[in-house]
Amino acid sequence: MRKIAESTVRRLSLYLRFLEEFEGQGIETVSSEALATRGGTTSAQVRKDLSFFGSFGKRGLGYSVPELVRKLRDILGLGRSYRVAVLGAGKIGSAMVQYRGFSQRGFEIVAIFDNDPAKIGQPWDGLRVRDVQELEAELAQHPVDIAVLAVPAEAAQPLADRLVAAGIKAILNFAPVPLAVPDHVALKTVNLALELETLSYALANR
Amino acid sequence: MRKIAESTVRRLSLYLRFLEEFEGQGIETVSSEALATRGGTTSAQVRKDLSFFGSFGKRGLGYSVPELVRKLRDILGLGRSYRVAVLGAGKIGSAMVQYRGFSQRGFEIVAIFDNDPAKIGQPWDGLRVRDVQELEAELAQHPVDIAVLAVPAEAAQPLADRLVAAGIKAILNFAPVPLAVPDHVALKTVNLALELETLSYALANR
DNA sequence: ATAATTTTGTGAAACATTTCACAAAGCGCG
DNA sequence: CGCGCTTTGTGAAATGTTTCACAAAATTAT
Repeated sequence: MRKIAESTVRRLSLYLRFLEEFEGQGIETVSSEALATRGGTTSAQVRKDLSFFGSFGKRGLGYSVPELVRKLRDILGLGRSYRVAVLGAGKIGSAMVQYRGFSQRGFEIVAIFDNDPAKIGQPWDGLRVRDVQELEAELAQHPVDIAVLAVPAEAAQPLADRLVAAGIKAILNFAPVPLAVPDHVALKTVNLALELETLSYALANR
Repeated sequence: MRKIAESTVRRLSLYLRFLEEFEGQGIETVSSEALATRGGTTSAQVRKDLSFFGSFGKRGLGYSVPELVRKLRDILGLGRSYRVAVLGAGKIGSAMVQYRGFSQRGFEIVAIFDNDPAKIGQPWDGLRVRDVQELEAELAQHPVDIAVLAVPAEAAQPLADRLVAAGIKAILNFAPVPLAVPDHVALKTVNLALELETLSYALANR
């Protein structure tokens, strides 16, 4: 498949969210203009984004909401559910599990690991915290698709290496370091400190 | 000031982190190539990023680590501290406060608000959770620079409006909706569901 | 049935970001 | 000092993304 810009994929996710909203309100049909207004972009952008994947609209009318929802779920790979393991039973890990938006979208958190003896064994949002030493054994028995890395910076790369060796396919990394993983592993790093710093830059320069 | 791409600002923040690391190791001087390797980019990119703000290096030698640290802190507006209020005493809000990276960089969390009677008044990482009804009164008395919005989607825009009216200058938004704020308010939205969906897209398309 | 109106889909243009490539500058060594 | 080596700073080229603008298609009104 032709390479699609990450910015496009992110907007498609947003469109999907709005379309689901519209669907819930019983709206049958939507124009690129309406979607654009809801999503803070332009109608040309919406049409271009969709055009990379096909032509889903009817000229003069717009897009069928349920049909576009189906197509977008399909494009985004949301037609199935994903097994997710969380590494690091701290606040961020906890926030990830608690967030109901994930299960709604088919991201099922099935295991949580930590290396702190005080946390291992504790109940944790319906799961039990496991010793990270059991990581390989556990993943061998119950493979997961995605790992959420919510551990301190120093621990991130070694753990990423172990996850890759254990056959993980995607990593969402909250540790504030760039990780190196092989090409066949999808990686997304979210660096919260960085987000605040883009704000402080904005405050300093106006 | 000339408009700088957000991608550039983010990389500058990363460079600063690495430089601080180097400084801690007693390294005096660094080349664009060394910084690039550490940050997963290219030396040309590093030099171009810096060149938007001046020329800080010595040809044939590289950059003085302490000097570049100073300059970058200055550019990013990290030479001062910022007062931050957190809205929403849930897991994400909690993760933000707990993260020591923030205070290290001068982001001081000075207040936390919620509307849940069960949470109001509770101690919370050294603060006490306040009723969000007191928001305006509190900000009038003790202004803050940045608000972290960690509330449900429905609550986000109305709260953003109140924050803007109360004179906030920047908002870091974790609610999964695009917010509308006036131009003079800096806004950064972090949508965790979206990050997972870029991963599921990657998993579905390979 | 025809005309007027709406809205898509998409090349082409405009704009933005990254990479290239090299002259200029500084260092170290003999 | 002069030569070779390293590394910066930066225009120019290449690449990537967004916006424009309009023909084509479908709907609605008359």
